[in-house]
Amino acid sequence: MKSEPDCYSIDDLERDGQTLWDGVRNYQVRNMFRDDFTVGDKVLFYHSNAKKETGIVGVAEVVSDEAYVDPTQFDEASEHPDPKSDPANPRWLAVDVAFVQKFSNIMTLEAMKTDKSLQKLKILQKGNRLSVTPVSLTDFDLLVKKGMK
DNA sequence: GCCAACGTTGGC
DNA sequence: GCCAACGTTGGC
Repeated sequence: MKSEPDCYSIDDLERDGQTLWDGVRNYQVRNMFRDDFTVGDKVLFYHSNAKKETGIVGVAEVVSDEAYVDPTQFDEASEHPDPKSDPANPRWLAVDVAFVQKFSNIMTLEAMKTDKSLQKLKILQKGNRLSVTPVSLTDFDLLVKKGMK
């Protein structure tokens, strides 16, 4: 899962313990929240558009039983209100995510690009702009191993 | 700030 | 359904 560290970083998540992952306004990601996310799922936390280092900075975990209505879509004061979303049939969902661990060794985008064993990662594929992408168990384990070195 | 690669919107 | 215009993402 991507987040811009200026907006919400792994340090923010560590401080908060857990957070509502809101503001998703993309149908593919919403569908993943709805259909694929379950409590206990592990998440790689990725810093995008980072001033320092862009890459995977740690691990989080899904802690909501299922995706639920993202309250920010109806909040005019929020970052991404959606006036077209009908409260009787809301468009956008959110999940709760908890802090698990911070990598001692950030897996930078640069390092992942040059690692032959990680080339299947969706995040490395051209044109990928989704803020949430699936990661294979093999890649996940490998990334955690390298990140905690 | 630039720009490639999307995704969304709306006229037809 | 097509497609041009526009908006967004995100690396650099």
